[in-house]
Amino acid sequence: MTSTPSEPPRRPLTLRDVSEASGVSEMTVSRVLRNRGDVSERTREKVRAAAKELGYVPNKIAGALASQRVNLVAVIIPSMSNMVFPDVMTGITEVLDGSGLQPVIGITGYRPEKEEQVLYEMLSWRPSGVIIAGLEHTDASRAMMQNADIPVVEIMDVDGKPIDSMVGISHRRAGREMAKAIIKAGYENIGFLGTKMPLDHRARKRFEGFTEALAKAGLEIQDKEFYSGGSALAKGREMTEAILKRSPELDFLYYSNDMIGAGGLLHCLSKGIDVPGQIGLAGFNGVELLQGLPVQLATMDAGRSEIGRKAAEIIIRRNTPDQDHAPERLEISPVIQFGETLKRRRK
Amino acid sequence: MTSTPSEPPRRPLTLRDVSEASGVSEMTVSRVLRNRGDVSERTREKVRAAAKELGYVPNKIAGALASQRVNLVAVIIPSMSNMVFPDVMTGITEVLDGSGLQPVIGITGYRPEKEEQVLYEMLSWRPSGVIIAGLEHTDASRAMMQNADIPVVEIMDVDGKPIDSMVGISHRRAGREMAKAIIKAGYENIGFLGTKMPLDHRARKRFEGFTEALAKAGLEIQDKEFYSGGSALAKGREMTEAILKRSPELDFLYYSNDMIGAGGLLHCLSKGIDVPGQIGLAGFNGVELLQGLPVQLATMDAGRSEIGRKAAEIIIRRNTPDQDHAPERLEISPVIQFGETLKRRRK
DNA sequence: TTGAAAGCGCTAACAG
DNA sequence: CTGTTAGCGCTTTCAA
Repeated sequence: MTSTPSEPPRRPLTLRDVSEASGVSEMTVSRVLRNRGDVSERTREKVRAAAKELGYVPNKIAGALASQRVNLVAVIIPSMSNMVFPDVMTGITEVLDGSGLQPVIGITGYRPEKEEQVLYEMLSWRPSGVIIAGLEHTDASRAMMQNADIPVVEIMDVDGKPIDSMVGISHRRAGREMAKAIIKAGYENIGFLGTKMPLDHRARKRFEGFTEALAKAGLEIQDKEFYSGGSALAKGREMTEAILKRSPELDFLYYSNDMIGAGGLLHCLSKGIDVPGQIGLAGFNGVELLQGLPVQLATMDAGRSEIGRKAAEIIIRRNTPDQDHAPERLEISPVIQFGETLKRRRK
Repeated sequence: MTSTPSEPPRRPLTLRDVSEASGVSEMTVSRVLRNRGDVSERTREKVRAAAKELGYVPNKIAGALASQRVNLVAVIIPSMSNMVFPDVMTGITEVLDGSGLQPVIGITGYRPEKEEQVLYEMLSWRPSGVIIAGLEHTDASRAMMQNADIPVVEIMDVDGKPIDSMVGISHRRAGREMAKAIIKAGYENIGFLGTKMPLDHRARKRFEGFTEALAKAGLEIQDKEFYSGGSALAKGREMTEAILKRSPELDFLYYSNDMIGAGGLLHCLSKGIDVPGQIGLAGFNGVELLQGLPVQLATMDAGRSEIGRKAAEIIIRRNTPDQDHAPERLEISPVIQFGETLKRRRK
């Protein structure tokens, strides 16, 4: 709202205003508005009426300073446009709703300095907890979380040493298991397609686990293709076309995410390539999108919403007095969905 | 972090700690940490060293209470999983970055009561502005925003009366223009497919504009199909199959979003239906995803990131002293992308 | 260039 | 059940 110059600059309403309007002490007004302590029904009514009438919105800044309590939970994630973090957020929100705690989201764009900055900003509001994606942080970020003396839950990944609690899957293991499934199905000439993102540690770990398991079976990746930026679906098509042109002997393509995998699948379908006969495909994440494709892409459900729920539960538990406040480490087991693009090959 | 029982409960660091560690008054420490006022280089050094050494993170709660200034901007959107709001967020973040203001995101799930609750929660932190999706709010929400006396920018939609500023497109007009383009291309038996979401006002307005323009040309929608929940892509396939089975005479399908449109397109392709010869298709939003499809779906780019940028600019301007603080109303013009699914038909 | 005092709006703790 | 007092940790304001 813009005030016309003549209006006196409106002073935000305070407890005192409600107190005066209702003829009840500030303290009692505060009690009513927070549902704390015993207040007679008559008084409550009066106070609530006055507060509503005036349109009073409490000042949590002052409240938080006085009570040393903040009902905010900092959630720090790399990206929103990812299909994966929205699911995590849904899980977090589900659990936090009704707990009195409120998630506040910060985005890092996969950049450690930005993460540090967002973290600093959020910690300066003294939240009741931090949920943060990944185990890799700058020393400064790590130190801040250590010193904050609030519950910290690192999510998505369990391959590393957490600051406090963690909930996630082992991406190394995920990569290994997918490799084993592919080998078991009889594929031998395997290509890898992924993002050119050195800072996406989870993708990197899956790749490492994948190659490791192949090596154990005496195999290695025949060809690779990486992309950055642009529409993942389109990139998936392009990369698939490119890699198959370059290495026609490939009989399996492992994609680092479902979106490029879907692009690859669409490419194969449009070229009339026999999937999974001539070539098998698999992605990663288990995104809902896949259900809409004409053929079900093999993938691995990373349990995203469960991760969100568990993380939120830990934060709540750690904020409950008289509870065990030990760090919790929780490994979720991802589940391979074979779909129709990863099937035993006839020799 | 969990303290072992023997550790004394750590008291969060305060300015005073830095003051004592550096031998400089609290006030001067505060000046250094905020880069305010003149402080000798020597003193600055000392203070910064002490702060870093201790790992001091300022308490913004106390700072905000004292200064009556909060660098937070409340951003209230219905959903994250939508493909549309991430783009808006990107625009907002781009502009806010480096302005000293920080976006804080709240999610309403398209539910007015939830919006009210999120708004109340956020306003109680006295942010420097509100960016909120849509023009439809409960009376209580509206009143809160009126009374907050901070800049409020309603985004996405301009068909209605804003509380203060607004930036968006006219969805009614968007619907009308798509109808005109379809008619002009020679299609006559038009079907509509959309979400069963009475609270998605923008989708509703597009539908209204669409039918209105058809009516003006003496046409009306021949058949409709609605969905809720599930994978939009999959629903697009299913609905398209259903509507074409029921009404084989249809020669155009207008989808209320690109995701179901893409599903419809995939269905048609897999059935060997001639698009756009036998049947034309169009979606809405201009999402990046479309670029990966084998055929380019007609759509309308709603200028999402521009909306985000403009909204953020307004918030910044309104927080700059000595600027014109009049409400701003900005209509973005959406652009039809004809793709390959909306083309003049040969008679 | 630095410091001291006052107080932001609320709640913890205690008294009645 | 209700009220009083004393801060929470900073910044504003004023004085040195």
